[in-house]
Amino acid sequence: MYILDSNLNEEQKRAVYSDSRALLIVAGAGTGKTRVLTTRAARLIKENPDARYLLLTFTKKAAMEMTTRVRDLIREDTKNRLYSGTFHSFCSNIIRRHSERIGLTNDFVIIDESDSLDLMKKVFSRIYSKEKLDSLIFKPKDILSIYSYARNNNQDFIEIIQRKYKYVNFEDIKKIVNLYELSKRERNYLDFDDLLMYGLLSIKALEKSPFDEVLVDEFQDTNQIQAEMLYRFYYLGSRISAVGDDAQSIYSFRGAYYKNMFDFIKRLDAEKIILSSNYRSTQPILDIANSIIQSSYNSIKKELIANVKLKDNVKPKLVIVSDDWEEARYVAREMQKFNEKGLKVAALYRAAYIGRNLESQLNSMGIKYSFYGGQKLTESAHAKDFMSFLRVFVNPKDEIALIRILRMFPGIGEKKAEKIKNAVINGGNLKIALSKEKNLEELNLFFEKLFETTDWHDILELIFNFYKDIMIRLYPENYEEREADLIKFMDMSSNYDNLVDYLEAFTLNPVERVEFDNNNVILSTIHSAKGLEFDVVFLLSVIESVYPHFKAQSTDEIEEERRLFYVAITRAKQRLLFIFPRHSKKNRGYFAKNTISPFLREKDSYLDVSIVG
DNA sequence: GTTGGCGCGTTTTTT
DNA sequence: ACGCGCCAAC
Repeated sequence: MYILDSNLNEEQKRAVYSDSRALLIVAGAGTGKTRVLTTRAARLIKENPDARYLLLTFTKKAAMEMTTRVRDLIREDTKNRLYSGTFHSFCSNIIRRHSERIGLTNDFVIIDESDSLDLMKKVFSRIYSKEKLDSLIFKPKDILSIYSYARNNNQDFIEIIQRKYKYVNFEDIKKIVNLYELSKRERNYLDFDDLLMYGLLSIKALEKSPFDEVLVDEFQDTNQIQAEMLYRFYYLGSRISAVGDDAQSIYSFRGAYYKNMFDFIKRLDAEKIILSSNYRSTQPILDIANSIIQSSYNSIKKELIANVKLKDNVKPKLVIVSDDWEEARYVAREMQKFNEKGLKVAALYRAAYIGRNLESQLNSMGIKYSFYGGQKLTESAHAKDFMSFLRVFVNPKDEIALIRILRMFPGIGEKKAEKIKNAVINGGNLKIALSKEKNLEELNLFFEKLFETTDWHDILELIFNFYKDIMIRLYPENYEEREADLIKFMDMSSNYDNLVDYLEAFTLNPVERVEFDNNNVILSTIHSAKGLEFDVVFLLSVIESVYPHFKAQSTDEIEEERRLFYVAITRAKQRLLFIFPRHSKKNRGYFAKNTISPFLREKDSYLDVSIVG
């Protein structure tokens, strides 16, 4: 037995050294799941230097962090022994390698969610007349999200549609998805779901697993296609070890299926190890967390027990304030006090707009803070504009990108762009189609120059210079900041060997927007705070209609809200403060009376209540 | 018939 | 910060 980490407790050691072919590590919040997974990977590599391992995560950041930790443990490079990456990037890789076997070419372009939506809107306008479009009860976004859910979970799309919309024309809806599929195929696009589906197909085409073991992080967030990939690897000879916490499953609205944790045990007769020794929070914080998740109707039973012993072992506080502005003032003041003591303090909330009052309060007090979550830099309008030029260079028939470019020019709107695009797609060439438009002469000349250029770094340079002037016209208020972003993108190009890899990275490894002004005062949605921890946590607006959110209606949806509430609570290490504003200001200027979140009802014994203002 | 300006609302969003 | 709907202007 290699002593890679002598500080592991008994349950963690069992998880690190188990040799089961299928292993499920149920890791409650703060129980050291990353440590267990990385130590396990390190131990495997050490014991069998010739073996190869695959570590799958949901974010690039997690993959990189774990690789670093494994490398630090074994004090060697992990190259050729541990492949770690996101499900999507792993899929993209295996598809490019096996593309011809599954009927694809390896030069596909990965489109993100907003591209998918653009494409779906095009499909809608091709199928319905303008009047019909306005009267539809389902929107492109609705169809796309249901379709995506169905594909990711092996369910019949039409059946779900029928359940949700009783009186719609199902033939039309079949036509919509068929045309959506066809459009992708014709333009050589793969959307995020295609990556997973074709990834699974590629795995199915293997005769033997290239990996001795597949390790999986955040297993509760996998969908059924991702789980199927793991089962395939198992049947091809891999061991599988998965870490997850069903109580922290908060992404089912995007297709995550936490019941994979139960299925995994049943299907593979997996060994189950529960980690419940918590190294993050004080017992009073865990007590309320346990009591809230206990009422959950189906979860793997585990009671978190604190290992943290502080002299200052205070109960969570429920602070009652008069309204949401008072909430912002109170929290800003208190955050400042804790921050001055050197503590890391966060305000968490259900939806971005709830943090807005606090943000302006902190600004007016001159307190620096960092903002987690929100839109990625690579998803911003100017980033997508920039990328569109590259995409048209790679594939002149890339219609989403082409239309985006055309619409940057005055006098070119939806219809005209569509017309020009059709001329290009239907056999005609780009140059001829563009030469018919007076406002596009400049663009035509630019493309001519672009297509004569071979070095892709020169191409980036050309695009940058051409788009700069357009940007000044499109975004006169803040084009300087946007230009700085583009320079950042240009600099990133040195990390990639070719244009296709560079383009893929834009979609699969989006760049965060945030600059960290102060790592000790943090504003974040609960979703974006998952996996993080803070000395002090303020949970804003613990009112009914937010916890659970009023749009969550079914039992399953409300259970997910409960888990979200649980995730928020278990971020706190020392202090936890729930803020309840008795009134909230509504848009039209009146104050609405609030009731406290049902999740906090009858929890008085766990709380200290105080009234401020 | 189209384009483009303006005001409004906003659940969360790993890829 | 952005998409959407509405409406005036071309």
